[in-house]
Amino acid sequence: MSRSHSPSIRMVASRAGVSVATVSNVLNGKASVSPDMVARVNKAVEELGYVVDIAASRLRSRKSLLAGVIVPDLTNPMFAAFVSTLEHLARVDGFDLVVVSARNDAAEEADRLANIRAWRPAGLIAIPCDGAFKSRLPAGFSIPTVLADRIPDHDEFDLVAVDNAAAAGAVARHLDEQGFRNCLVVGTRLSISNVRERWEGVQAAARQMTLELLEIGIDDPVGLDAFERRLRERSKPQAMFALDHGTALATYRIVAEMGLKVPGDIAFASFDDMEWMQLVGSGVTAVRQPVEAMAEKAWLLLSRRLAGEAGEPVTRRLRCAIEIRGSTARSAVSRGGETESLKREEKHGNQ
Amino acid sequence: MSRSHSPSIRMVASRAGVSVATVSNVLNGKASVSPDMVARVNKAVEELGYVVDIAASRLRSRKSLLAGVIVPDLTNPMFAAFVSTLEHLARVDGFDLVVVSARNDAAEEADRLANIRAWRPAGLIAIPCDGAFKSRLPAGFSIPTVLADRIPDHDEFDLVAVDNAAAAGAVARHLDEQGFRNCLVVGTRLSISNVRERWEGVQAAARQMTLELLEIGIDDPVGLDAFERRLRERSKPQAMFALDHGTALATYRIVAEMGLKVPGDIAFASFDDMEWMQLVGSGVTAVRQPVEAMAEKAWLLLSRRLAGEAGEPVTRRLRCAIEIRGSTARSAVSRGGETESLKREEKHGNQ
DNA sequence: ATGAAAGCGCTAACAT
DNA sequence: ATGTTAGCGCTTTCAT
Repeated sequence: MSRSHSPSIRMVASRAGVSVATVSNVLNGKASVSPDMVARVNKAVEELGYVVDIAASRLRSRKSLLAGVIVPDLTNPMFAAFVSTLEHLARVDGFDLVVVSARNDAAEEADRLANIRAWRPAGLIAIPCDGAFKSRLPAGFSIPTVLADRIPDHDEFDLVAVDNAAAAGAVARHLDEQGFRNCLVVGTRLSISNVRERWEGVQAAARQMTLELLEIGIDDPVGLDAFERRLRERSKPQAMFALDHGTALATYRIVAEMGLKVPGDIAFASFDDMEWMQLVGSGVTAVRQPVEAMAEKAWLLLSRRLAGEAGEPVTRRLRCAIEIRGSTARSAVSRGGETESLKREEKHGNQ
Repeated sequence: MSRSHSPSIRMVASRAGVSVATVSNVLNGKASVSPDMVARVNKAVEELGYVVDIAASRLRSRKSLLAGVIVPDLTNPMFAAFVSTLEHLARVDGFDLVVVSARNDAAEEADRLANIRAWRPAGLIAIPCDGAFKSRLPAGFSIPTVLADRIPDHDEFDLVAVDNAAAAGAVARHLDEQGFRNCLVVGTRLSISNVRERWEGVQAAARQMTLELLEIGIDDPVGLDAFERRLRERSKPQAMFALDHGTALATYRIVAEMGLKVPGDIAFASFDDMEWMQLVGSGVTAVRQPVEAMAEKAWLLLSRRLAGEAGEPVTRRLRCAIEIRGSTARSAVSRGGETESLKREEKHGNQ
């Protein structure tokens, strides 16, 4: 079945003609070892291609350089970037990461959460599927945890997220100032804090503009269908605001299928700035989220807890930037392919 | 530092008033245990929130339900989808995955490869950074391994990839038939097998069309600069073919910045079909790769090896589909926003 | 400076 | 059917 085992510390010891304790000391730079021993041990390690067994090491030393990461969906570019950044930071600090995806399924999240404990990670960084995160934690859960991006309905963990309401409000204000009189806001589900906060931000910021909300779920054919019917059967809104990447994609596709011109027939803005948004038509106005900064903050918060820092859970809000592009231009002279892009930093948020 | 330890099997045993062996037997469904014992053990497990320590379990049983996965870059949507699919398949088979990214860096790949061994995974699935994969394997590497997507300069491992040459050739033939007389082919580096094979496929298939190749690297400002100079300083090609997602994005951006109309001024095709390619202009003609199928095949191949299947390394090539869209239309009546999409399955490849 | 030996949490032999 | 015990690979006292 499995081929010859990997070399153990004992094989290294016998090859180097020393005790296993000495090998361990050399490997971990502990205690005082004579240069001669160090050389012999390193030679044996080299020749055998020895690598320590992390599991055995942790078992005995009772200290783990492992952190768990759970995200709702690895194929979401936002989360992929988050994990990628995290992975790099972790490595720099000597940590390994066990990464799991809940695949947008609360039940699967609960399952993974239970499973991840089997690895005895020192800490956990989680982007919850929805607000009911706590209810999916296994009984007796006691791993130092930092939540990111989505906010649960309780506050027992450190938390880092973006300033959704302020950024979404800035977009709404922009649309308002451009003179659009009504706006269809499209999100997945209000049970996701990001969507809820963005919607609330829009409501608080809109002045002249009347608002309408549509929840279409995540990759849900029924939701998409309702969306399309809404656009076809009732009077078209002057503007649309998609509250995340998935809905932005869906919205743009429907708009294209209906043959509507952006911004000539309808204006369009998105929360989440993806690369393609600079390329379509005259560009899509979008909120750019500081994903890397969020990952850095999350890792920092976790590091502190692992270093023993006590105290109440903290919440950090990160500021977003708004990219104003052609899709929300007031006068609709669509000069195909040309990008009139004007970058504006909105100042808002605490942090 | 770390809070109260997670409960051990001994605590479960004492709480249930049984021996640790019985607890282990209940947990693993081994041997014969009376219903009474099962109930008592499960109750104690529940109350304590006990989860087995995978590391200790593997240490003793000498069998590991862990597989390693290494990809060049997690933020590449192709690889993210690959990992996500893999993760699901692994879970179904009871496996955990330790996922690492090389961040497009050969040195980092070597580092991760060495590090991943510390986990003693039963098997490994790797998408190599480039052809010199073998040179980055640690001495004494003996983990059953399946390579995917990119082909190394040796053949000691099972391998699954797409039929690059055939698919790229089909695109070249299409461009040729559309009447374009010259084509600028843009790739990252020929040292990546995908790029090389696609370029060879194009060369083999083009008839009337003259070809020119440009290697621009991965996120390399110098390469981008050279690319832009090429377009500005010499006569524009009638068509361009980007050999992967990154170069497609770069190409499309430069085209937009130069104010060129697609396909009016220049035709454009891409290897890798991303969601936005249906949305820009009249759509981008693209090769759609079977990423999920590739992940499935890779997992299947690995499973077989883990089950003890011997024999020579096998290579599997998966067929791609071509999506013909407006960006390669012969007559350039660019009706902004309207998508004239015509799906065509190209039959080619073995497997 | 080096080594012998105990023991981390668990499973697999082997008793009973 | 259940319990006792050895030992997986490692680190850490504690002797020497």
